[in-house]
Amino acid sequence: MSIRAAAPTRREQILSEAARLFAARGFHGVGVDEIGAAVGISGPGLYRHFAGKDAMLAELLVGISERLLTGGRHRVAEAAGDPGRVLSSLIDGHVDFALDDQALITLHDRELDRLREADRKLVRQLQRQYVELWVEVVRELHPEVGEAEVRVAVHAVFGLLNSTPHLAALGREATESLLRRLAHGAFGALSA
Amino acid sequence: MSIRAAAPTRREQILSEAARLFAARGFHGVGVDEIGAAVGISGPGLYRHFAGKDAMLAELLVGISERLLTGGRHRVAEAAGDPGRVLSSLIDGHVDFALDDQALITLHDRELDRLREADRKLVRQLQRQYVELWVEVVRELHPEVGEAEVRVAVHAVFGLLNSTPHLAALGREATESLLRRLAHGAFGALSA
DNA sequence: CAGGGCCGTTAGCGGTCGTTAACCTGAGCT
DNA sequence: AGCTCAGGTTAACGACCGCTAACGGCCCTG
Repeated sequence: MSIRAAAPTRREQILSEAARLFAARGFHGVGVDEIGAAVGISGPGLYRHFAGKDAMLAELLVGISERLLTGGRHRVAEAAGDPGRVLSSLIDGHVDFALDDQALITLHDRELDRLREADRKLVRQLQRQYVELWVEVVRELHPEVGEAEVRVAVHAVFGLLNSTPHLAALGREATESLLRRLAHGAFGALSA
Repeated sequence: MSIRAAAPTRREQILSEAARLFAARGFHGVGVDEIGAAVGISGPGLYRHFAGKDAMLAELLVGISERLLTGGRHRVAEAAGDPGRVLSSLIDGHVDFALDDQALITLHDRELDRLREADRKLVRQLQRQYVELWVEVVRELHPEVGEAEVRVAVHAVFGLLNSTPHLAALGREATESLLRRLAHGAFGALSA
């Protein structure tokens, strides 16, 4: 067996290219032929791997939401009992994610409404649980701030961290460090 | 002549409804029939007012960008010489805008690529000038921070302020005040 | 009251898009 | 060697969509 990561399966190739294209031109703006061409097959060939175009988007969005939530839970458990460290870890994780998977971040809040009812509900539920991780730890750090306010602040910081797609070049590490500082600064202003 | 604001023209009605629909379902996801129906006429009737669907989006995006830039310049001139007050004023203005025109804010960074080359260039140029207003004043307040870093921070704070569309209810004034504090907090972390 | 814009209407055209159908091919197993 | 099946191919269908054509009513003006 190889030491290197396994070669991506055809399914994974398709998902990766679809994410890129959806992020660039919007779900409705990309045709199946184009997605097929991006992985070297023709449009209808995709139907050997996915039930339809919708299914690709659904799998992408559910996948992101699950990865975010799982990662978040891991970090919360790891630093449990130290809210400051938990928040830092959540921020670090989200920054990494935003910088590694810009296309997915873009899709995540842009194309949710294109999903079938059932998938949309699932994604929203996962998102809600992820937000809840943040809200809980921020509330521990700022007990005097109301829950609704904290929830808004968390969403706002997501907006800040997810701004990644429109960033000028600055080098990976510098950008990471800057985004972390900005996020901490925003939360710090909660109890000023 | 009436004291009340003039009734919106048909053109303005169309633009307003188109903005709402584009924001909700994406440019490609909305048909002209639907836009027409939203103002009480049928699809092709729109062509008495606009050259095409693209023209509506173009007018919306150029309009937003111009209003942001004009408002920003006004505020810069008004408080010239006091960078702290200028930044606060820019933040206030942007918060008001984001809360008043959520649909436009959404379109502004989501559907830019659907424009014809010429319009897209114009919008980008206006956006760049607006960003520059912010970058200049933030640099005055944090002279030790590099320009690239400041530019990233400004974009990130835009992301924070523009997160408005996914906000839980909290009352207009409370939301305004919170967003302002968060933005100031983020910028404050620039030279920590 | 005649005439001409303004602002609608409906019908329909041309193109695109997601999806299905029918067929093909090469690798692997028996 | 022959069967199976995963994973492609091209052709074509049906729906939809942006837009134009052709037409009509209403209001304002001379």
